[in-house]
Amino acid sequence: MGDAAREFKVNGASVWRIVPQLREDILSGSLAAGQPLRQDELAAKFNVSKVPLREALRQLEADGLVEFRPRRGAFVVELTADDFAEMFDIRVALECRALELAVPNLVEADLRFAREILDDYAAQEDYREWSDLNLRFHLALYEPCNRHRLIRMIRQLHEKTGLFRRLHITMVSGLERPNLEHEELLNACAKGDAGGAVTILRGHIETSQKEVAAHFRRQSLRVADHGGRN
Amino acid sequence: MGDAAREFKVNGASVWRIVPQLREDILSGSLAAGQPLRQDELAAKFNVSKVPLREALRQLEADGLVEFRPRRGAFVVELTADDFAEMFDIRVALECRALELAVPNLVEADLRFAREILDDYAAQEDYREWSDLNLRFHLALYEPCNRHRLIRMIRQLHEKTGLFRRLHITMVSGLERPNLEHEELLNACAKGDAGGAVTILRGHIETSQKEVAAHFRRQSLRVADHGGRN
DNA sequence: TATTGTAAAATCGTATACGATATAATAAGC
DNA sequence: GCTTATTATATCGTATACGATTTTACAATA
Repeated sequence: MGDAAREFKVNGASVWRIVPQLREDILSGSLAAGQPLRQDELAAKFNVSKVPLREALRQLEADGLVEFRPRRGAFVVELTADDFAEMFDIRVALECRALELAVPNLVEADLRFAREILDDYAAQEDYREWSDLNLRFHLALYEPCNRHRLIRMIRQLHEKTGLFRRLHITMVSGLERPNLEHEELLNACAKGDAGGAVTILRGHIETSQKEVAAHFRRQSLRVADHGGRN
Repeated sequence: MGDAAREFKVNGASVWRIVPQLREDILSGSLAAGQPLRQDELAAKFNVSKVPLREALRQLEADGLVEFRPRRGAFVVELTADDFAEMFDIRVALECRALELAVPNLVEADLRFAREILDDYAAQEDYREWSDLNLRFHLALYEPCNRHRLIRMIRQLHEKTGLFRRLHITMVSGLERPNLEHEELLNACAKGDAGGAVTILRGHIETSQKEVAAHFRRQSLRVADHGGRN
């Protein structure tokens, strides 16, 4: 950039603008697992220098989405089958706790809101929206627990396990099973049956866990069949 | 710095060196809650420029220990009574889950190791070591669950709730109560009684939660008495 | 052809430079 | 004397510069 063109934009806010975009690119799969994150390239894309870009990458590193390798730069993390299984384990712990705390606080409006999301779910044909609707339904039931940090952790874990959203649609033939479980869950909540709701939720998450594990098994088999390449 | 003195050190590793030191300074209270983190000053202290220092601060921001305010710079986070209560809630969920998964995997060596830490505990007179020994005892029982991420989250939460380690010693007259509970916990684990161990652990953490809440109440009363100053 | 060595290019990580903004210090008006 | 405007200073946030390191391209050798 020449001397005359050395224009300074308004100070601040760069990092906060970049982090959510990068996160979305990683979670959606635009930036694939294991891919190197070239700093000059990304900086140019976001129209900033490397300094704020690297700050953004460091935040995503602390989030567990990006990994810095010494003198090699930043990479999108590659998660193993065990990593995913563990994230579902943690989800069981946190989401059951949130639901347990939330059920006594649920009011009519909360239940209506959750019901609306479920109806949107059924009407939605674009499968790329399913993951988002799923998260919104779950959070609608958890948020009355009034624990901001707990909710934030749950959201982060959902997003990360949802890394599979593209794969999930090939895995799950349809929406029947999760939809059914969502209905049961909402019913238990409406009855104020915290124990029952938690049991349903636990099974719901553990089923997802098993599906992801099965996906990994199939994938590794296929890779082995093809001689370990790609 | 003059032209001749423009020495370049070995590339890399600055951020990784700075983050743990800054974290320790915050958790130990050397950097007090709410305090502004002057970038030039800290950069000089760590003998680096602002660029890697800011990257370190961004990581601690994602960790929840530091807060950036637009165009005001970075500050040590100030945690409210509710924040602390919530962190203990999350600890209940995560640590009970970890213990539940760990108990069936516990072998003789694990129990011996935990017992040693407990003995060190009793022998240790320097109260500043108590917090560290406490964490090590708990982790010794959790680690056989073989969940790296879960363990990492628990460690982080322990460190954060331990922000009170300086205050805790003024709060708790001695070590009798926690020590007694630790003994009970270890006994239940030795018997392979996962359910019993989890119950003891839950009570143990919830007692800490109540003590911290009480501390906050007393503190806010004292502040009110003194006219809200300091 | 496969392997090793070497030079060129790409990329990283950090120091410095500098405009933008916030805070403190000072002066002007009431 | 107290409040408001103004200047000075401190501090932030980011662009650029540049040495260090890694990666790639290519030649030399077996």
